[in-house]
Amino acid sequence: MTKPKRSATIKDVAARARTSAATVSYVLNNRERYLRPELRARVLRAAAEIGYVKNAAASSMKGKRRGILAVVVAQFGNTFFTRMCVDIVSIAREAGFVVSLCNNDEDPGQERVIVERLISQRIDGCILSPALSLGENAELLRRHRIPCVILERALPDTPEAYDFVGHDNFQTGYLATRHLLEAGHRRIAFSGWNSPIPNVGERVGGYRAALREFGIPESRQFILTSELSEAGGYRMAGQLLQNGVSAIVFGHHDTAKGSLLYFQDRGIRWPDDISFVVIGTPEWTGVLRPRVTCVLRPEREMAAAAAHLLLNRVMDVDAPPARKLFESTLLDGDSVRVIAIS
Amino acid sequence: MTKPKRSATIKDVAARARTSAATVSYVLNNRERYLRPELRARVLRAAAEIGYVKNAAASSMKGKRRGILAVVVAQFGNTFFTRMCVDIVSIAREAGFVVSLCNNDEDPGQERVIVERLISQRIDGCILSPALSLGENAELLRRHRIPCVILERALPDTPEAYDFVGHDNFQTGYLATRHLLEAGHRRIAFSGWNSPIPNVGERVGGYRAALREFGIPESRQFILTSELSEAGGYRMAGQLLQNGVSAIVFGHHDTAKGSLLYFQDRGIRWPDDISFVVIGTPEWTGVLRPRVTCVLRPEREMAAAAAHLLLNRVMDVDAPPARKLFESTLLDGDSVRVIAIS
DNA sequence: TTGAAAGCGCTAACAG
DNA sequence: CTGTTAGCGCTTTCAA
Repeated sequence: MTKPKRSATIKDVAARARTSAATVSYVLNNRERYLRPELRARVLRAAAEIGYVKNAAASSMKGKRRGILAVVVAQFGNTFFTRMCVDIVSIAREAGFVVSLCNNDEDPGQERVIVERLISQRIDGCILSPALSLGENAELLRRHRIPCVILERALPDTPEAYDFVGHDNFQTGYLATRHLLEAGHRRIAFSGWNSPIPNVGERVGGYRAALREFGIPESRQFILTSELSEAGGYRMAGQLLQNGVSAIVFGHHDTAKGSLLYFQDRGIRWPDDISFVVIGTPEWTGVLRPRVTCVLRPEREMAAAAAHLLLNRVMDVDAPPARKLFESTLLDGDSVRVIAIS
Repeated sequence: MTKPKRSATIKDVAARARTSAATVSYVLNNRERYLRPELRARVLRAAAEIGYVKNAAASSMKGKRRGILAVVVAQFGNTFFTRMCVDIVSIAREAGFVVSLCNNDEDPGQERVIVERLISQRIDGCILSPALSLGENAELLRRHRIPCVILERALPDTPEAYDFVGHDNFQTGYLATRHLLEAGHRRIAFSGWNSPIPNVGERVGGYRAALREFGIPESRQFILTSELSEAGGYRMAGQLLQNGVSAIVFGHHDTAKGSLLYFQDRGIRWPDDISFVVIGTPEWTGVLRPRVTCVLRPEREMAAAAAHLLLNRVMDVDAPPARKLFESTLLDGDSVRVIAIS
């Protein structure tokens, strides 16, 4: 086979099959039109022989879909997002789309650049976890009539205008805390990310509600946050132990990691010396013994919901904006000591 | 601002600036052509006012670049690949490209579908880790003149035709084994993935070479492989201990994870009861104490090399196919006991 | 100093 | 039954 200087076009196929471009288009797209079977076969053969592959860009200029979706996440390396991306990509593939994955790195400026580039590509739809939960880039997509599903980070303004898929952060915090309370703990801390996004605050809200339910007064000393880093977790662990807590809700797995390192370095054993529940299920929770008790956020469901919601929008299914909130579940482990209750 | 039914085009801008589409194109692309500053400003203003964003698809039809690259990896969830993807995406972004990330899931059939879709999108270039190291999909890309860099998985046939970026698996296996030998170990096992790709075999080759160098006869009982799973690692750990090894080279982190669970479940402590080196640096190695000794594969360098190689090709830099092999480095930990040597 | 027009590859209305 | 043609949005040559 000789190498062509440029990719084969519909005209090349037409020439080879001794017919017209229109006919080739009809055949290749299986559109309703009666054609002599012989002609149809000839076209198919010609296309195969020269290795014709349709140019999706040209096709899109006639109002067809581009066949490209995008997912913009805030922390690409975070397993929570990575796993959702894997699922979304796979669902999109089934539906015939390729997915452009982008990382805004929690930076609205970068996100702006990314979104403009996506608009320039005239992608068919976008799943977006807005950096800092800001809405202007989503607005940009909407102005260009690109369907957009907000994932995980709710927008503060005009939330009702967008499809939204997330998990119930309040319930997540509540679930973790309640588990510790039911095990008999009373001096329970919350430690997490001092994030500008509302998610963390909602988890703390759940934590507070659980305490209240059990009639435990909350203490300012028991709620600690830091930047999102192992070092921050390490620091907070020391502080909390000093403050005399018996159990901790780790609001974010990145800081939790640092805290567990602190425990191990100081010979503090779980669940004997300290009890805890980790919100999130990063890979490392699976390699520790005793087993870590975690709260599993509904990653698979969220990914599936976001993908299907977007695909429906892209396929012109008309529906009012949906808001899907999923609940977290507790993955029992051995990092919580059950205290005998008198 | 009223919502337009369709995205603004160059003509809309022209109309608003009371000039022609050609002029708008010249202005917006900063092409060499003298224009009255006043006109230029008018065009810019008009474009901004109606929120014009160039349609890259249309632009590409005039022979311009599409602005899309693709990365096809074999195991999207594997941190080794995930981290490289993050870096590649970020380098590509700097250069003005969006990146379509795809997951072939070790399945050449899926890969075929993906590659055809990418060709259909007329992407500008592709970084490919071929499933099972098969070459036909790379060949497909080449037939469509899409620049292609092979990453991590070397192709058995026609390897010299492609740019290739990888790490030296032989050296990686050698490095790990030598570290154990130098610590005084003599009963050293290799345990890993029973993979169809050559990478694993090369690591075993390095293992063997190191043993030979130290005059240690190799034992068949000391080389174990299994499917890529925690359960496989768990099984192999038991078997190796039974075979009386004092140290293990873990050829793949996924099976290593299972083995470490086995150790913990049985109260086998490292480095006292067993020594090991893990090839790879998944997240979980950072949370274990005593610290795990790992071999760091040159992920960042590989990602950067692959990205830049591809960008050069895309930018029409003409060069003979390059083959870049990077070396791994040892990250010292505390999972290797130093045996006093008489 | 600027505009008109051709044409990239494809689809679909329309005309045989 | 099948082919001709217009036109999607853009770039660039050519003409004015």
